[in-house]
Amino acid sequence: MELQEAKDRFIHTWGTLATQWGINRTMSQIHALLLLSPKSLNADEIMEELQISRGNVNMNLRDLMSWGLIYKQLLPGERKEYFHAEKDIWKAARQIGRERRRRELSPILETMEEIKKGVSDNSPESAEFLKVVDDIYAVAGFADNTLELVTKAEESWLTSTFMKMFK
Amino acid sequence: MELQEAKDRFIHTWGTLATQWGINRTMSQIHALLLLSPKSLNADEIMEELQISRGNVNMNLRDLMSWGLIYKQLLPGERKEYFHAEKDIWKAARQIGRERRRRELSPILETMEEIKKGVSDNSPESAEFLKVVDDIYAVAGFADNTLELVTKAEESWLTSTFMKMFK
DNA sequence: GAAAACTTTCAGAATATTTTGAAAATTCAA
DNA sequence: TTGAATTTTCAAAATATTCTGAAAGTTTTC
Repeated sequence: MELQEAKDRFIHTWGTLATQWGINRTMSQIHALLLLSPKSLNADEIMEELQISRGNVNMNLRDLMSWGLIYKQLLPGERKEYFHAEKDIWKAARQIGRERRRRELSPILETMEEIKKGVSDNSPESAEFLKVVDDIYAVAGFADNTLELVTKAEESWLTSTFMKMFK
Repeated sequence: MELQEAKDRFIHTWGTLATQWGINRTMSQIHALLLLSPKSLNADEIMEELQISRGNVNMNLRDLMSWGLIYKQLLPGERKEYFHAEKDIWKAARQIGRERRRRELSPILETMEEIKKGVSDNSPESAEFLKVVDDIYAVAGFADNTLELVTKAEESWLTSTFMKMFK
């Protein structure tokens, strides 16, 4: 297999996998492209490489920055903005964990708390309902704590101490 | 707040949150409805409650069964099929973890392995590319192991031993 | 084995999301 | 300033996903 072919396959596959867990295909492909690119790329280069429109590139670059997965770079003597990915994959993974906590788990925890507050009577039916809400709260909290633990850990710690737990 | 109102809010919110992490809204709402329902429900009751079509109900019930989150039940003397949710939320959460490993992490691991195999030459460019692929493989493997650990654990163990790690 | 009761399928409709591309806004050099 | 270079926005188009409802399929009863 040609190296370029393998890279293209990687970029393509990455985009496909992403859609499966609710992430925009183009965003993943841009991320993959930047992950593999030794040098920073500008919007035109990304447009050309992935054959997508300027607006699409712009929007997804901003999205990727909001996830903390890529950085904007201003090259001396260049007007255009250049972008490069966080190359430390462990760091990137921790960043994704952090964002998913914030975007997915926090809303669950908040909503469950609000719903709990709203149910004031103490009928058996209410108790039963509150049990479900409480349980979901506990599970979400557990997931949140686990992710926090993992995302705050250093890679070195993860690959040594924590990994031993899986033997 | 009326109890029914709280339940409706729960079902509605659950559906909205789900879309945020790539899960069908109706599927989540059916799941929420069954979670809160003390008795098993049949397709007609779900249609009525959530105001959705028969086809939609049927498809999402099957989907929920494939996730192992609900069960089909045949009530004596009844022709219709009834459905009820796994009420042990910890068990349900472990089930989701198991499925996500299978559906999301396994494909990443497989793809990265295949891509690695495909790159045979040992130029510096290939080495650089393989580094990225290897790193992603390692991170996905770590996530897979962590999820395996957590999904195989018993609730009692989770809430006691493992939880202490977060103090 | 025929009819009734129920479930499943699936083509087309409805809805939601993503993408485009051109216009508007911004930035920067002269 | 001006205007060329660049980025951002956003309405409309393209695409993808979800939902409907009626027809086809299946199961059960008589």
